[in-house]
Amino acid sequence: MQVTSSPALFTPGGVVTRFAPSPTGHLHIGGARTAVFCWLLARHYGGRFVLRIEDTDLERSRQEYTDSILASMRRLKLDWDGDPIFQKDRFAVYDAAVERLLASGHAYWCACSPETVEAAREKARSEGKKPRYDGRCRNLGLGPGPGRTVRLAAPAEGRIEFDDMVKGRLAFEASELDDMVLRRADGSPTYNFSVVVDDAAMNITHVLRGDDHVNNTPRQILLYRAFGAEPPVFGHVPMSLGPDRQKLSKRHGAKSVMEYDKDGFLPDALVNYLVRLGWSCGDREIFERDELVQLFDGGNLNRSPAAFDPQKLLWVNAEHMRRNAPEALLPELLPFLKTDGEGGAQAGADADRKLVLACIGMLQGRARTLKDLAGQMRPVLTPADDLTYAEGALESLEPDEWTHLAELRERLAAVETFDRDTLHAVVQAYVEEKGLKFKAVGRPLRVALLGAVNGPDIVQVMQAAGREDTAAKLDRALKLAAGAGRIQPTGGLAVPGNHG
RNA sequence: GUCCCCAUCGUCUAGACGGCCUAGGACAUCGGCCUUUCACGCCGACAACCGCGGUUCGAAUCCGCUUGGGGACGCCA
Repeated sequence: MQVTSSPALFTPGGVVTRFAPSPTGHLHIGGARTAVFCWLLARHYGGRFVLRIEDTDLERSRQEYTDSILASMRRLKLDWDGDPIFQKDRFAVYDAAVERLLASGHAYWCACSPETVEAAREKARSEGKKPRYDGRCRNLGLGPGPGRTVRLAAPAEGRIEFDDMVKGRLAFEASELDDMVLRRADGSPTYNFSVVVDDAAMNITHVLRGDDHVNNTPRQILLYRAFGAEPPVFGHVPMSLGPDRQKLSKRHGAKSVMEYDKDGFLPDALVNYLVRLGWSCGDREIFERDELVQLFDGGNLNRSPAAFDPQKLLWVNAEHMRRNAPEALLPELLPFLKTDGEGGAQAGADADRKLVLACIGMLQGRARTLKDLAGQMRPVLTPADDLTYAEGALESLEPDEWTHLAELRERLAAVETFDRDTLHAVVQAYVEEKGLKFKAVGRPLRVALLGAVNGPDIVQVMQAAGREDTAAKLDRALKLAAGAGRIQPTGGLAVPGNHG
């Protein structure tokens, strides 16, 4: 079920969208998806994308979260136009707006305490009616005073209708709505009020937001009417659910964008995955960023909630990993090479650039995340003396395998050019000469060079590591084996560096 | 309770005009092939139109109801 966008709704170049998070937590995956949709819509139509921080709740808003949200947006490369707007800097604007509504008779002062209002609500609830404020102060002609709020004088009847970009035509009865508070007793503006004032002031043309805001929309439309302003186009994207099909939230294990960053996910992959949650383009799954901008026109948005699937995210990430050039992956990978393990520490140095790029090229198709890739690169980048072996790997090698290793060590040391073809020829010749299967030598070589029985093409590994490093790693393995008495120093085995 | 929304494989989804759908793709799962191990890749399998009525020559597609799920009912955002 979907609604195809009607081009008539859009004025090319005139589209202005916004993302308006409140800094009461990190940007999690659900919020990020909304941000992606808003950003894409603006970019597709060559319009503007505004970032507004809704920090009117002084109690819960924290600078740390604002910073984190901004960092997440940058990390996802969702660039916004102009400076971020902070609502707490705009209280004067909201005050002035309240005054206008008061003056035009669209709002009034209310002296009811939160307790009275709650009691009235409770009463309505118990009578099976919609809990709403009864408007008792509406015609009292009250003025400002301590503890007093300003409420909207909402119409008692009529229908409020609008065409939702994703849901189609929606209608609400005015009688369902009550006289909402616009200005709190402490003078701060309420959410619905500040949103409308700002969206109008910033000429927002398209409000794309979570489904949990549909019920706010008729209230906001009422406010636009009170101001005599034209409402924007609204679009409510379905909620994203956790794998457990519960609404995605912090306490339901919704991870933040920054956590995925730490886990080694590529920004483009995250954006790709997120946008496919509730949007589709035929059978396509993998999109580059610019393709998304080109393809996403606000249509084809799904109406039903979508569950987040970590496994598919992993797959999308793997796809992006392999599509990138090693040079493009390198800067993303650096932090993971640096923090993980001792051996990879100098990997970022210029001297190692070629080696690192070769490793990326060799391994990028095998890794699902940057973290994963860095882990797979580590044994290759680690000097022989620091190489660690997987539990039981050395011990698992048979005497014959050690023999092959010792022999191969000599033959490999003797090759003229240390390139893939030559190395392969040497190993292949040995295998045929002895009437072996390749795996008879592949396994011990992998253990010696990678510290594990599994890994990429071992000839490629040798070439990437280079002549010295390969020799050093073979020597070390042999030495350890001799030390543990797994190979007899006799039998004509030349084990360099072995002192018996 | 009241209001709003949603409903295709386990998951993300395709499915403009109802017939091309014995429902397609992708992730996951399970087989097999490839192979130098693992991974990749390739091939294949499993697997869905919530139910009931109606409209129609014909419905996953339109209408109604039921059921199930979600959301909202704050001087939070």
